[in-house]
Amino acid sequence: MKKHTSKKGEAKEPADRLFILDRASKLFREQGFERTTVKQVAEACEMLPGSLHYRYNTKEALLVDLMKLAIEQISQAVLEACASSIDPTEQLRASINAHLRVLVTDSDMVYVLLFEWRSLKGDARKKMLAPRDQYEQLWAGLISNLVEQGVIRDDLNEDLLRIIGLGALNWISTWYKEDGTHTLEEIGDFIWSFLMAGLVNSPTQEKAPAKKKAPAKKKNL
Amino acid sequence: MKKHTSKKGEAKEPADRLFILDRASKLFREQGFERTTVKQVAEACEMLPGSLHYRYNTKEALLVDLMKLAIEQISQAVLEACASSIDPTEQLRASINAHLRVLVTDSDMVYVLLFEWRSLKGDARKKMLAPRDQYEQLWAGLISNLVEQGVIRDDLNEDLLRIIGLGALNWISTWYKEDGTHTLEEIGDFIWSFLMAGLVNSPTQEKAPAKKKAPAKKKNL
DNA sequence: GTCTATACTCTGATAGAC
DNA sequence: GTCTATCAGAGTATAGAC
Repeated sequence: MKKHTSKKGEAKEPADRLFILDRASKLFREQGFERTTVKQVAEACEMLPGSLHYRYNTKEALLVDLMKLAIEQISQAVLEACASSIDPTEQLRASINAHLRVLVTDSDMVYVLLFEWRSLKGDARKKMLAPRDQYEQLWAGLISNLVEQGVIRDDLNEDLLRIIGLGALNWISTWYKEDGTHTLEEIGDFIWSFLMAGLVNSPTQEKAPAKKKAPAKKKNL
Repeated sequence: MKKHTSKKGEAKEPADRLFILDRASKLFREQGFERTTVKQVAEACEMLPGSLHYRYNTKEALLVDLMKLAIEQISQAVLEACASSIDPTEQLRASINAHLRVLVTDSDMVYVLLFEWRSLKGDARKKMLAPRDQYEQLWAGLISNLVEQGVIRDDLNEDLLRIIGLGALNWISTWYKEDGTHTLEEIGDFIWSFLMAGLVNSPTQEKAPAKKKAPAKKKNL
């Protein structure tokens, strides 16, 4: 029953798009993309399957459009976080919290983006690779800055650091509950301070002083 | 056509169980549980849907049995890793690599266990909580040891450390490819040495010396 | 743009012969 | 234990009136 909200004919981006993608992503997050039926999506949008089909010819087209918007959302959130300070250390802290907040709390779309990648077939998936890499580049630049400014050790593989770090953030969305013992920002700051201060209890440590050192063959890890 | 391999009537744990769960988990990993049909599973097991139904009355029963075995597998792998040394630092290193290896390389079941949790309905899920917590306890003990022995700072929240750390490991299974630039053990050692040596570039650092310190209200993170 | 009605396929599960 | 045969329901997508 939702009326089309375009005015004066300039219906380039109907407000319905956001509405539909929002309701759909909520279902996809709760039930998974495969288990959710187009009928359910239509119902959640207060329309009938036939009407939804007018906007999206296939179920997958809906998912693709959803993911496109999701990447825009999370990219914007991190960009804003970076813009909040000129100190790269603080930029990192703000970005960690922004990524977490968008993924866990603010946007079901971003959650779906990360967890329903498998449901994208070959063609649709390829089209999402570029935007995805673009987002990764935001983080690559952030880390690169920290290395250049001497905050982070320069003998660490920055790609591994980025990928593994983002993975740690992503997984949090699988267990975090709003009513838990920690706020989301506490968790983000935990990770950040953990990164900044390290884990071990030796204030005068060297680089890798553990008693039984791992096989020393690797050099650029 | 796979013959039943029980001998002398003691068919408590037919070898077919492993065979079926193995083939099924491979499909579930590649396509997801929901997208995979019982027909496909039967085919992969070289039998017909009717025969598979003799072993598992429902599709979900198959998933539950699969997950039970998966928890046993990953628990055993970490237990063995812990048994490989009496040094808790080395135990940590071995456990990280064991978790990674089982999840990424050795067992599709473990992957399914971690990524198809959503497909478990209320009742089946509850039954899996106890074994899952049991596995978490292995890691809790490991970390607890490291704190007691003074290796890890004692002002860190051990639960958060464990959950976030395991999450970082889990996510690796979403992107790691065998033919990548790093072996799995290199990645595991990267994480371990990262944990042991810290990230920042200040050899004489204090606990949390970053310029712009995060809001200092939290105390037990 | 939204509705009604439906085509066509696939799915999980069952029944019963062998 | 495995097979053949099949059911009842659900799924996506379509056609065409309004």
